[in-house]
Amino acid sequence: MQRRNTYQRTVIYEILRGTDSHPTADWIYEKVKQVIPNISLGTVYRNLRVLKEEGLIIELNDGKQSRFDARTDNHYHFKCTNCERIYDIDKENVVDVDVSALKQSGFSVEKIDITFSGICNICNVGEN
Amino acid sequence: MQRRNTYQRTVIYEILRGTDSHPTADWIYEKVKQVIPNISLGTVYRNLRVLKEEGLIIELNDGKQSRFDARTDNHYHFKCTNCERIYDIDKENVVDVDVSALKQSGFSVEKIDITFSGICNICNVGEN
DNA sequence: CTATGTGCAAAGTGTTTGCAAATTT
DNA sequence: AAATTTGCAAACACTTTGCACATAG
Repeated sequence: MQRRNTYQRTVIYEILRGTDSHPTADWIYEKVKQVIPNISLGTVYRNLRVLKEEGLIIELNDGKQSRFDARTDNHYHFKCTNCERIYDIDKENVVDVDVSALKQSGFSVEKIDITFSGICNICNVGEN
Repeated sequence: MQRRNTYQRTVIYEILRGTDSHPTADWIYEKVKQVIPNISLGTVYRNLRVLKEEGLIIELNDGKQSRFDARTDNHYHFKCTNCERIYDIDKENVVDVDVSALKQSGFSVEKIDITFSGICNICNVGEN
């Protein structure tokens, strides 16, 4: 299937690139509506799937909702159990993963997803 | 709220303890029906929530479905992208996580969830 | 021109809930 | 006896889809 460059898809992608808040489809829908008032939620979902297939965004599993992230390099996440914010965590200096034991058992590791949870710096200082 | 020991809850818990397949609520429902034919799916969901609240089981986020696990000690998971099986991975000798950088930024880490994905040993050998 | 994408509304999927009857303590 | 739990069905929240029209290439 050969893809077209639609205005809707461009706007959705740009909105996602402009935030680091790991938004839900619905949040994105509300934002896009400010630019394209008559866009439909179905179009947002369809384009998020396309962007994901093209590797331009990733999808995060957060409970029953999906969240989306235009940052596609390998990084981890921290979810605050108080304010529910999701933070990006650079992999450097945080996690040292040794998958040799898995390899020896015959498992090929392609991806490592890590989610930390706890209380974020904002909530710890009591500003939330 | 003070809890009662119902037959339904006991059966659900024992079924979950008897598998390491990280089943969905629906899979558990089908299994419980073999013992309690007229149990309802709502009861399964309610009891899974209770068991989770009591810390007897944990809930895993796997796409849009929840999966459940009676193993509550700290361990990680491997999901095969071919057969969709989910394996338990002992934390020892696999991952060395250093959260001091997070602590210094004011984040309190309470939990670390890690999911590896790739091809499992069974699929790699071509038996699936 | 034609295949791809859109808006809309309806349908789908997994989970939760209100209620009257049943059960545990 | 009193409070919790159950079965049932309806309601829910999020996501997907069928269709006729619109649009990009």
